Amino acid sequence: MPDEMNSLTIGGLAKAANVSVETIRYYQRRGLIPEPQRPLGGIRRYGPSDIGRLSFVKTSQQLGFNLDEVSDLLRLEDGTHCQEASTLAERKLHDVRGKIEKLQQIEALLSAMVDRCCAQEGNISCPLIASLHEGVGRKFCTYPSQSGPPAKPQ
Amino acid sequence: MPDEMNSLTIGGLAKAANVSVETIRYYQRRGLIPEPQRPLGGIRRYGPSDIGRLSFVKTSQQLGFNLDEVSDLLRLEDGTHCQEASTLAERKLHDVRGKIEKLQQIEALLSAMVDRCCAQEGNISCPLIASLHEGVGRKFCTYPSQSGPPAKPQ
DNA sequence: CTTGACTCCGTAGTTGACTACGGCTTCAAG
DNA sequence: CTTGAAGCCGTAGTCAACTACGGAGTCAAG
Repeated sequence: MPDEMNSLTIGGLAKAANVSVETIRYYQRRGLIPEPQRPLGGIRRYGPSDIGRLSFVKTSQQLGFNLDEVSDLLRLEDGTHCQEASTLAERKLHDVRGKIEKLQQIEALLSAMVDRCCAQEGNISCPLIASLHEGVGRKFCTYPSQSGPPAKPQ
Repeated sequence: MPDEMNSLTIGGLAKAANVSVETIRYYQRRGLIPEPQRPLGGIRRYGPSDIGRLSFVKTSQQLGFNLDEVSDLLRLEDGTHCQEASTLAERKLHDVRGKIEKLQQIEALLSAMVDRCCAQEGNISCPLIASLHEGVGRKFCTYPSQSGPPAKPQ
């Protein structure tokens, strides 16, 4: 059953799933996708299920899961761990909402700054720069409690 | 003028600005903040203007500028380049809005998935996992055109 | 005058997700 | 039968923004 139509080489799979060959090999090393047996020291063949697995990984990534979390998800893949999967997803949902909130505050501040800046073009002192000096950050998000890295909004 | 009350050691500055000593030294190496002369092979002293500069950097970072961009901003710091500063900020604003949009789509999908999942607890097949298999990604954001890294929603 | 915290400095390591390289083997086309 | 693209494999490099380390020097308190 899992070997039906396994006709793709790694290059073909890469094209089909729109990732690079190196990425596939990297995922194999990390155990995210299986390495099919290679016949007589020959070349491995891949099928639709591998495309599916790759797209699972990529979709999960787009939803903000990192590769470790995708691993977790894949271990729950048989569908019998609904509760765990949903817990993971809920945690992610919470993270995502936090990020949105932070970005919206940033957006408000940036756009206010841009507006003020444009309003006074040609002025000697730039209000945008001034805002940056005022430490806008404190208004919506104090600096990280210790000396850890800042909350990276990237 | 710039030397008034320069009483802080690097450790004190670090505490005052809520960053680590190593971070300050790193910023100095990158030219983001100045290195005061050290008297007779002694210990450097820092003042309020250094705290200000650090907070400028941190605030800018929180608004989504990376350290190279913060450098640019700092070069415009005299306030006479309002136009350039505002262009930079507008570009950032655009980025931020893009990120918000993407995250909101992710949020909608995740929350729909969680809802469906909870609704059928105990079911044999988990709809959340099923969604991941369907390649949800395509609905809101096709895979990156080439084989580059995915759009990281972090 | 000793002790111990702190500074200085350069270099190296970390994290996450790849990307690149180089040497070798395999395979399909001509 | 040759040729050249593609696959295999392990290792090393990339990027950003730090973080850690180690050895030497400095300074204030006791």
